[in-house]
Amino acid sequence: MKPEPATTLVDELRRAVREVGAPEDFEPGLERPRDTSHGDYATNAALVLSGRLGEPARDVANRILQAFDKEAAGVMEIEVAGPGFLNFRLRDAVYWRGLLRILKADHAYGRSARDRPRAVNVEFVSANPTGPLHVAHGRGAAIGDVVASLFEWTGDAVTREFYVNDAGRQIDLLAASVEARFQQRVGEEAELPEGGYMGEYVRELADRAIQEEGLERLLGMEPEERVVLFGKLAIRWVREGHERDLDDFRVHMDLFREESGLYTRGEIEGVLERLRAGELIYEEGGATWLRTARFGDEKDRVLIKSDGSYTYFLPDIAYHLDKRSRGFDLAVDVWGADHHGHVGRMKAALPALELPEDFLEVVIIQLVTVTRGGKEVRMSKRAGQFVTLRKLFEETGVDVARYFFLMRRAEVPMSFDLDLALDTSEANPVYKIQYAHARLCSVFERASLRPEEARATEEELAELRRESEREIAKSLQRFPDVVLGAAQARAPSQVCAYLERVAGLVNAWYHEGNLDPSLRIIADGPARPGRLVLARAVQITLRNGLRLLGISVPQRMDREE
RNA sequence: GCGCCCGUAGCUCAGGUGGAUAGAGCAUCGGCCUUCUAAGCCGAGGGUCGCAGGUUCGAGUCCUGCCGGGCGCACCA
Repeated sequence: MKPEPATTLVDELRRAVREVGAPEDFEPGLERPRDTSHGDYATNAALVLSGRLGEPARDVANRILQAFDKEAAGVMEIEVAGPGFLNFRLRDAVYWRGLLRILKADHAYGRSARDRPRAVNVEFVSANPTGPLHVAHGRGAAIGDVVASLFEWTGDAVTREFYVNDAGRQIDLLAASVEARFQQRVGEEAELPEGGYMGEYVRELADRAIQEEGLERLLGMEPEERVVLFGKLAIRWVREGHERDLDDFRVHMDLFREESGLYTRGEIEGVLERLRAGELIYEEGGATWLRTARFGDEKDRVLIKSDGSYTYFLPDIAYHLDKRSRGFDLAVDVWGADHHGHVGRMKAALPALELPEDFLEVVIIQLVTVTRGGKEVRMSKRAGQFVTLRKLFEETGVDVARYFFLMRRAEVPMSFDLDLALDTSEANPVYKIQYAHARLCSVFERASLRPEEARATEEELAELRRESEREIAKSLQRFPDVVLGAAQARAPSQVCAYLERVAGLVNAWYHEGNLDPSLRIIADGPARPGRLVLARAVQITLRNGLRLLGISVPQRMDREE
C-alpha cells in the first residue's frame, strides 16, 4: 500500500532497530520532513526508544545508524540530527524510478486497493423537494461527491444516494403555497399559508400548472383536489430541477431514495415493532418516546406525537436500518450545519436497533456566505430570495464552483469570494492547477511529441540535476498517500492543497526556462528525455487529481485577446 | 444555560492525524514582458497560531478551563 521507497526503508529500519535492542512490539515511524534539508524521510525512533532503553536519544540514533544497511534500502545518506532524529536522503535513482512507475500506472496512479473492500453509502444533498438547490446544497454536493470518489479511489464500493423527504408536512405546505399563488394568478384574494414558501419559483410552479393542466380544468376542480394535484406536480417538477442542477454540477447520484417508500413498504411499522419488542419505547403524555438517553443522547426523543403523526426522526431511523439491510458496511451522511443537533440522537438510535456504533458517520457541512466586492450577497430563505446553486455555477463555471467548495474543510464556515472566483488569472487556484497542466500539454506540442510517448532510461533521468526537478519528482510520489489520507479524513480539501502545491512547483520549474532558455523542458541536451518524462508524470498526477475532484482537465487555456 | 463547530499574517484560508526555522493566495512595496502561452515571473515586509494551564524529549496539532464567533437546542423537517 505504501509507496515503494518508503516500504524498503521501513523494512530495513525495522530490522536495524531490532538489532539495537528495540522490543518486538516496537514499530518505527517514518515521516517526511517539511524542510528538505532534513532529508527525504526522517524517523523519531531513537527519541521514542531512548526512554525504554535508558540511553540518550542521540546515542541510540548513532547505534541505529551503525546497524542500518544503506545499500539495501536505497539510501544515500543518513545523519543524526537535532535531539536524535535520523534523517535519510534517498538515492536519486529511487525517485527517477518512481517517475517511470507513474507513467506506467497512468490513469490508475493515485488509486489503491483494499484487502477487504467495504460497501459504502454516501448520502448527500438530500434537499427537501420544496424549492431549488441553493449554495449550501452546492457545498454539500461537491464535498459529498468527492468523499464518495475518495472511497472509490481507495478501494471501496460506493453508492451515491439522495434521500428525498417527500412525505412530510412541508410538502403540504408547498402545495398550499402553490394554491395561493394560483388563486392570485386568477385574480382572487389569497395569502400564503403560515410558514409558506415565498420564493419566486412558487409562482412559476403555479404558472406551469396552468400551462400544462389547463386553466379551465384547474378551476373546475374542488380546491382540495386541486391542492393534492399541485402537491404532486410541485414535487415532480422541483425534483426534476434538483436532478438537472446536480447533473449540470457533475454530481451523479446512483439512487434517489424516497421517504414515502419507507411507509408503503411497511418499514416504519417494522422499526416500531422491533423497538417495542426490545422495550426501548414508552408512552408519556400521549406521545411515544424512544429511550435514546440510554445510548448517550442528552434526552429521550419522540417518535409518535400525541396527535398520532410521526416525527421526522422515526422515518429517519427506518431509513438507516434500510441502508443497513441493503448491505452497506458504512453509511456516511453529509448534513448541513443546521442539522448537527440530530447527530446525537441518530447515533443513539443505532445501538437501539443493534447496529454497530461505527455504521454511521456524519460529515457536517458548515455555512457558506457568498461575497462580492467584499460584501456579503444576502440570501434569505424567508424573503424567498437566495442564491441558487445554478445561478452560482452559471456565473463562475462548474470547475470554479466545485473547487471553491472543495478547497475548504467542511467544518469551517466559508465565504465564497465571487471576485476571486471570476478572476481568470492564476490567483485563482483552479486555474493555477489547470494552467500547469495545459502548459505541459503545450510543451509536448512544441516538442512534436505525444505525451504518452515520453520515454527515458534511468541514465537519462539521472541527467535531471536541478533541485526543482528533484522536488517535483518527490512530491509527485506523495500523491497516493495524499489520496489515502484525504479519504481517511473525509477531507477533499487535502487533495486541493496538494494539487496547488504541485502546480506551484511545476509553474516555477517551467518559468526557470523563461530566464534561461537552456533550462527549457524542450531544450536540446542530455536532460531533455528526462525532463519530458517528468513533465508527463506531472500531467498524469495533476490530471488524476483534477478528475478525482470532478474538475475538467483542459489541454489548453485559451486566452482572450 | 447546554451541545457541536470554528479562532493561524491586514483579509480569505492551508497546515499530510505530535516533530526541527508556521505556509499559500489576495492586499502592500520593489524588480522583470520580442514567453517552451507574461490571464505571467522573481523578491521583500508582515505571526505572543484567541488566553491560561497540563501531558510529552517535543504542542498550531492531544487534554482541561476560560474568552470570542457561528449553528443548533420542538410532540418542525
